[in-house]
This record gives sequence, C-alpha cells and structure tokens, in this order.
Amino acid sequence: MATEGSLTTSMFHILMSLADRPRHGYGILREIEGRTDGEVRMGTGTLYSAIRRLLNKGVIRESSSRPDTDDDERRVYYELTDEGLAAARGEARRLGLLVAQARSKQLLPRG
Amino acid sequence: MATEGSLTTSMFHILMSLADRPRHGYGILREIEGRTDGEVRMGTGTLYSAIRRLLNKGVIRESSSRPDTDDDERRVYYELTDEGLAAARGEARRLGLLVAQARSKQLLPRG
DNA sequence: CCAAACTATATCACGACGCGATCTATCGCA
DNA sequence: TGCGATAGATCGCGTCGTGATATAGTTTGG
Repeated sequence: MATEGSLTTSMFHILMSLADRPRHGYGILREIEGRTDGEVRMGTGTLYSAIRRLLNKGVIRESSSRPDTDDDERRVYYELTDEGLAAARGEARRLGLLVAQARSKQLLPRG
Repeated sequence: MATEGSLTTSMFHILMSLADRPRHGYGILREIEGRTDGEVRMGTGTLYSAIRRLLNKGVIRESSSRPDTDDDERRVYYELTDEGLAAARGEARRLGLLVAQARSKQLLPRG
C-alpha cells in the first residue's frame, strides 16, 4: 500500500531479531522460531533474500562484533543501523494502531 | 512465511473494513483511509486484485444486502464469510502477539 | 567410528502480490 | 453543461515469499 516506509512482515521479524543484539542469519531464523513458539518458520530463501534487500535499503549492516565464546567462523553477523531502528519503531507503531483498530472492530477479546 | 493462514496487510485491511458491515469496493477504500487518518491509501489496483483473491479463498462473498437509502446501482457489495471472520480474528491475534514482542524489545513506548 | 542430524550460507525459478497508470462510465452539483 | 467525485476494472512491472537444491563444516548418538 501507499504507506511510506512500511515493511513486510518478514522484514519486520528480522529487524525485531536484531533489535536487542547482532545476530547471524541462522541465529535470526532460530530466534524467530523461538520467539513465536514455533508458529513462524521462515525458510532460508526468504531469509537471505530479505537480508540482501535490507542491506540495500540501509536498515541493517554487517557487524564486526563477534561473540568471544562459541563463535563459528562461517557466520555473518548483522546489526541495525540508526535508520533500521527508526524503521522498526515506525512499523511497530503502525502495527499497534492496526491492532487497536482490530480490537475496536471486535476482532479481539476485551474489545 | 510458513505461518498457516496468514494474510497480507492489504487483505487484513479489507477484512477489517467488512468486519462491522458489508461494503462496496470504493467504500472499503474510503473506510481504510478514514480509519487510518489518511496514513494508508490503497490504490484500486491493489484493492480489486485483492478482492478477487479473497473471493477465491472464500473469506469474502458478494452480499445481497443493500442500503435502503443512498444506494448506487453501480456498487458491488461484499461481506465476510464465517471463514473470513475466523481468518480476521486469527490475523488480529497474530499481530497482537507481534506487537507485544515489539514492546518487549523496546520498540514501543511503555515497553 | 561412522552416519545422521544440525549448523550455516547461498542461489534459483515460480508464483503471489502491490501498485501506479489508464480506461470507462455514472453521479451530484454548481 | 461541465467538472470533480464516485465506482469498477485491467494491465504490466517490480518486489517479495517460498520450496528446492547445493555445499560444507560440526556435533552427536548408536
């Protein structure tokens, strides 16, 4: 839709994963699965193509920080840019409004 | 993503419009714009192609009920099916969880 | 000790979807 | 009469999600 700066659900999930700390691709996958109790399972095709697009948009970047223990040299770490944090907050705000509207339309309990 | 029965944001907006009463295409457009304070403006390309897909999915159907006043014979009215109401509630619930997660990641005020 | 499962990244092709542009036609109003 | 709003519809382009497939190192259970 013509909603400035809005993100797809996949992209928002990825930004949410990176909101608290840098993570690598596969780690993002597991964080999403864990956070959503296994309800959301992103495939690697979705993940890596979304990462490429997010890099191009400038909302994430490769991170040089790596864990001092349990590292794996194959990993590529990513982190939010300032624009990425702002984009994530904007999308969270939009979704919050959407949920409030759903509640007022009796689509949720305590509406 | 591999999230059973999930809807795109456009589709969810349309189902929300139909949650309280049947509406016609152009009416859905204006309801969305009004409900979101003009932040979301869906084009007719998005609208009518989404309506076709929602009809095919069986979540909306053409409605025979028409307003007794201020009608316009050009209009085509739509309403939610039982499956459509369930789908809208499911999506609202998923989005609510997503917003709660965003809040716990400090992406929203009062998090 | 070896196979299977897991970790990790990456690409491809297909289909679904968003979206602006464009078209046709009617309606309400000045 | 003429113009803007209402109303529905389609087209093509570009974006995106997705499963399949490939490659390869690591861990773990039997």
